[in-house]
Amino acid sequence: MTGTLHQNDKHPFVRKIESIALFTLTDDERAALLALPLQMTQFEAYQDIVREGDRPARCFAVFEGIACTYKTTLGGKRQVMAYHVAGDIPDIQSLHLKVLDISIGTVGPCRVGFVQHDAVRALLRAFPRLDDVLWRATLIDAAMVREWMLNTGRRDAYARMAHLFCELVIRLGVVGLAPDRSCEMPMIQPELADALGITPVHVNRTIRDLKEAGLITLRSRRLIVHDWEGLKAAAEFDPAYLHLTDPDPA
Amino acid sequence: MTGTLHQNDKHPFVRKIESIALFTLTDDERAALLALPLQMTQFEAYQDIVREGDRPARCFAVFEGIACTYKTTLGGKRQVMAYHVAGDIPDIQSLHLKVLDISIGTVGPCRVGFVQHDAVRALLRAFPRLDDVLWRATLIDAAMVREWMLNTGRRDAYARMAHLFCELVIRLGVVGLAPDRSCEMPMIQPELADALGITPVHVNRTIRDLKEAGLITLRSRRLIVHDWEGLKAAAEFDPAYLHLTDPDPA
DNA sequence: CGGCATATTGAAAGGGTTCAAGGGGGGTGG
DNA sequence: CCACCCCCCTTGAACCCTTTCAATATGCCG
Repeated sequence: MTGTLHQNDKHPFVRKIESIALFTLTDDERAALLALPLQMTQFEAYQDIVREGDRPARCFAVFEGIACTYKTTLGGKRQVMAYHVAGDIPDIQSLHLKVLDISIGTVGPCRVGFVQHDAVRALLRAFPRLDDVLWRATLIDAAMVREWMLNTGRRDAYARMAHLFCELVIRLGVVGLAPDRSCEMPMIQPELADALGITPVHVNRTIRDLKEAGLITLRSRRLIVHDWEGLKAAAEFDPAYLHLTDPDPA
Repeated sequence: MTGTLHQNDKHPFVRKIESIALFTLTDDERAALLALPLQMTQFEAYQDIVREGDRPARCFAVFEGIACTYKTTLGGKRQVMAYHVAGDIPDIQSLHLKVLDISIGTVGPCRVGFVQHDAVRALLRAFPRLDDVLWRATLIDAAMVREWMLNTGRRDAYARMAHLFCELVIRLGVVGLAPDRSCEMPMIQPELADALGITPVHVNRTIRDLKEAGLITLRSRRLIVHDWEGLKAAAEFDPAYLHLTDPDPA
């Protein structure tokens, strides 16, 4: 996004940071980021990475696959409130808030890298400009939840679903995973139901409607958008809330 | 909350900060907070303080009354996603994100104090520990939105309404505005509808049900909780997400 | 070629909406 | 001090989006 292309830009960490920062990273800053000691871990589908109530001493970044933030009702009903793609650091908040108010789990298979809080704190002390970038990343995550809130509160199932697909295609596009507005989409229908606040059965019918409207194809975990403008219109989608430098990266 | 009682603790700013900080403020820190140059402004009910798309050069704190964060659909439907009470600083995010993705308006009459970003930045540079407090305040705001999201997505109107009342009573309790679990509640029914993602008519019927269950009284903008345990149970309310030091301050 | 998870569809029920009309309550002016 | 009026609240009835329950189909993997 910003700056010139070094080969290290392939690193999701750096890619994400550069897409958010309001300045170009110095070589030192980039090197320090890449030097963070990571404990890479592979998760299977539908495993929790961290859980509500945890008091983590580390946070993690997604390298491959998709994770989701969710909360559950005492009655066991689940609400997904964000998806996390390569480069995202979903629980930076644990740096400042001791106990987690959310759980983060995988959707499909997922590779993540854990970093000790101490290492992050040392990095931020050494490179204060990165602190601002983390702020921005966190605030953008919060903005996304707010847009989801508007979505669940004030749009019908059809528009909600369309909105989710729009966001996904855009965000995966940022990290190069949605060429031609088509992407891998590991979520099964009950999973989408939890994200949209509707039932699995209704997810099915809504997807059918979107297909019949000629907006998308969805088969074998692959989403293809046929009519981007139509999908955006159905969703009333405006990417402003994503705070992107390039609002249409696919 | 934390620390001993100085007379300055009456200042909502300080009160809120102390309820969030993990340490006791030094006299210098407290003095610096109180020395922030404020431009006090009185708003009437249903006015916007800031609007989506704005690029503010200042942020503001609520001193009296209640404000709310909301977004609107292109079709004009409104979703309220947070209420702000005395001591809250709803738009600190504008320090880091140039353009606002939300609007913040008043509910009843409301007195707020504006502070220039530069003044805040200078304060944080001089007292780095306060930076951590602001982080925590912001993250707690985000946690509240997530709980609201669970609420809207996965609970029925009855539980949602109960949950909102629980949160209000607790949060107003923190700043001393809900003795005996009773408080002023300036929101009219259509306003509550926008916060819960339902229609005004249904708000009315839901309030009636809560009254008939003997949980609350609500008349002339005054909410009285008769059966706190019952209300919490109806809402499945767990105050953990508020990250309070005292989880039951009313 | 099973077998199990996921997707699909039908029919009936329900929570919430919509439209429409009637009933307070409190502030203002006479 | 009372009357009037403007909001706001309250209630009824029909409708609709979404849920629920239940059954069938499809696809993938060993």
